[in-house]
Amino acid sequence: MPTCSIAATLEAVGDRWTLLILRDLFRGVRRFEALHRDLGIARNLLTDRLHRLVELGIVQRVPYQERPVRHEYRLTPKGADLSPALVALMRWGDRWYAEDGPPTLLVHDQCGTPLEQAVACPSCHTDVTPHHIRSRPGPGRLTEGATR
Amino acid sequence: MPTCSIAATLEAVGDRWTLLILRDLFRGVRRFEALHRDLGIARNLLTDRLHRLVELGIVQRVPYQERPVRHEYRLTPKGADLSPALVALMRWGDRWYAEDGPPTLLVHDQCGTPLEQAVACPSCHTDVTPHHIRSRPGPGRLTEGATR
DNA sequence: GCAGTCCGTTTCGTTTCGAAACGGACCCGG
DNA sequence: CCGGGTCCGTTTCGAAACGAAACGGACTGC
Repeated sequence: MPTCSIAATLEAVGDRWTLLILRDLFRGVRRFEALHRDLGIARNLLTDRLHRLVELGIVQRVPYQERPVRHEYRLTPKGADLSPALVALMRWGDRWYAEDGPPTLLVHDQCGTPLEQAVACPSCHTDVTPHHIRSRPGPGRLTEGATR
Repeated sequence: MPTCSIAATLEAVGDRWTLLILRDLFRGVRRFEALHRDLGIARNLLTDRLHRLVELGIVQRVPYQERPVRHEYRLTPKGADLSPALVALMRWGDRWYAEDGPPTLLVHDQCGTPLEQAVACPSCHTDVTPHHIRSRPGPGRLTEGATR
């Protein structure tokens, strides 16, 4: 258990494929064969990553048919909670690599408006730019080591 | 250039070390030796990752002394713009791996209040849960392929 | 019986990684 | 001037991870 939550997160989902698998799960691609086709990931790696995600409680393996029993992979609440992180990664890609505009827009299901993501100060009622973010040791800090 | 901004982002910074290096740069750890010590990364990999980040325009190599010329590594605006992504990754780690509370708090520099991060709908003036996020093809979509 | 689908596992050559040694440019104290 | 000490890399080499492809097993449908 690293002393830094970023490190903890990356230890769980921080390899070349895992976040892409999770992206697909968010998109509704849930089956082994579909993930394999869509991502181009080697089958043995896909097996491995899915098992790992299940062990970590990020993904759930649920049967979608009997005879033969076949399973699909679904996000648990813990997995669904990665949504903001994927949104943030996507927005950065949008800003720096999408010359023709974002390939995908995230919109509010009730009104269709494109969504925004921001860091905000609940007491000042304002958005906070990276420049105005400071970090402080929190309650979970043992001793040494800084973080972010 | 992948058709998905998440894939584009991960192609740039999505390996085991790069995001940790960037985290350290945010924290003000800027020198080769310091990064090496703090991260425990192999020296050859650190060299490689830093060069790569410079090539990508995420990091800048600036001299901090002559005789001998020594450089430190600083975030460019493109690099600093990864802040929301690191914040999101950190918050997930906080929520799921920090039993004793977050090891690090992000606070507003002006008032010291711990910050929040949310996805919001600008027209409804509300926060939006992952459940209410839909994705749509955006202007940068060529043909095929979905995303998130 | 034979093809087709779906989900894995095994195999094996290639790439990447990690630890440690090496080297070069300097400063400093003796 | 010589032997550390610092800082930043590069080289080397065995271990680990990856990727492509073949294989196998449990079905369905013709």
